[in-house]
Amino acid sequence: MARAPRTTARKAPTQARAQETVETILAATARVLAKDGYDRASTNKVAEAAGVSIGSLYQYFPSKEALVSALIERHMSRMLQVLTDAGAALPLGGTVREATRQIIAASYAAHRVNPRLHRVLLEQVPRIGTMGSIDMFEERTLALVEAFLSLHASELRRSNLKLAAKVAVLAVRGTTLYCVLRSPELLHEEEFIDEVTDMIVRYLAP
Amino acid sequence: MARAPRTTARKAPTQARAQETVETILAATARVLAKDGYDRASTNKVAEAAGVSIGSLYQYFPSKEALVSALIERHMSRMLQVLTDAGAALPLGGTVREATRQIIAASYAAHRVNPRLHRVLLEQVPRIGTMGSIDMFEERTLALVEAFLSLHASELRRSNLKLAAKVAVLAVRGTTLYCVLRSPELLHEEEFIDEVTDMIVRYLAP
DNA sequence: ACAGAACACGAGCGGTCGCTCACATTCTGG
DNA sequence: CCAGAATGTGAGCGACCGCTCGTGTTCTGT
Repeated sequence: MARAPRTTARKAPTQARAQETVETILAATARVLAKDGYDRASTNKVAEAAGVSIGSLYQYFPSKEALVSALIERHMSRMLQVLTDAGAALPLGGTVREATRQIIAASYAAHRVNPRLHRVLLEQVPRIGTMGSIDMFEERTLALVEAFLSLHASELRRSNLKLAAKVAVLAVRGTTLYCVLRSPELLHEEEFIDEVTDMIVRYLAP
Repeated sequence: MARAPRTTARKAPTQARAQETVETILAATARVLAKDGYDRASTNKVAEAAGVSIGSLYQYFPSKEALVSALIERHMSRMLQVLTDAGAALPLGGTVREATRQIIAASYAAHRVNPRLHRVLLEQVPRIGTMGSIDMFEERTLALVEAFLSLHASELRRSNLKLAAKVAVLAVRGTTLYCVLRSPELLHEEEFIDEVTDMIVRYLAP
């Protein structure tokens, strides 16, 4: 009867030296993952790429899964931070079009944090236990949009706001997903973001 | 110097008995893939699940990758068939809304072929060489939509039809992707398809 | 200065993996 | 009916995997 592997950190590093080791290991994890994919990315390879012994790696990450989870966690929390900041900076006075554009731009900005890593995580990493942080991002986005819609309900024509929020979020997500997977430079194209904004605004307009 | 592994079939089965073996192996591949994911899905497990010896498996599929590739190929060609049939059945006389709705419904129908398998392929299988069949599906969809848009150009307001086609396809894809990954039953909801259609029609309307 | 904690090391264990090959069985054409 | 092609078998090889553990090194508090 095999127990489920640990996913939490084994030991918290206290000295600066150890912090650096952990950073180095995580960075190497991202590199090896990008190069080899999840299953060919052995912990030994990661340790070697980090210039660290395999024993040191297991001192801080109790399993391969925990290692990758930590990387995902860190990346998603950074993306979420970008989204949250942009959400908090939403002016209450603007037009619906301006606000919509800002929310969409925020999502694009979040995906600009590290598109190459994000792509690798999407393409190469099978769904592990702690993919919860990815769901979290989606949930926050949806919540943000729902709040926005009910705030401007009078200026919109939707009866079913929940459904509209879901469809709008999924549509935008379709475009960001494409950018991340196939065309990262598109994440910077204002014209593209304008086009997507236009679609959503028309969808929500009375 | 290791050669790249073969991805094509090793031998074409001629007897009915062998055809059945191949079918059994592919079906078992889908099952094991769904249960264990790509890297934990060993060829030995697949052979055992198929009730076939490991040697027989390697008689028809020269590598693990070729095995999974064949499964993907088959699945995508079925999905593509559904899309193509629906595309061919498009009446030329209808309204833009009706035609749009039919194209979107066709995409949903294609994703209804085997959502569970499709999900597993999306979630578990790292991007292998022969993911080309998936790109093929996307390209065909885009081509279909572009043809549709230029045919009805006079009834639409878009200046940049290529860009509009791309954005529309990506938006719809965002919704189908969500259905496949999180909520397969939504693929059957006419109301949901109506909502998505509404978004696209508004986006394309003058 | 020095004891003990924190950190880093890497050979190697037990196991699984993808895959081969020598052989047995079944089918097909003449 | 039978020769040989097609099909099916499974023990086992070499490689690599995730991970442990006994040991050496560096840091910290006193």
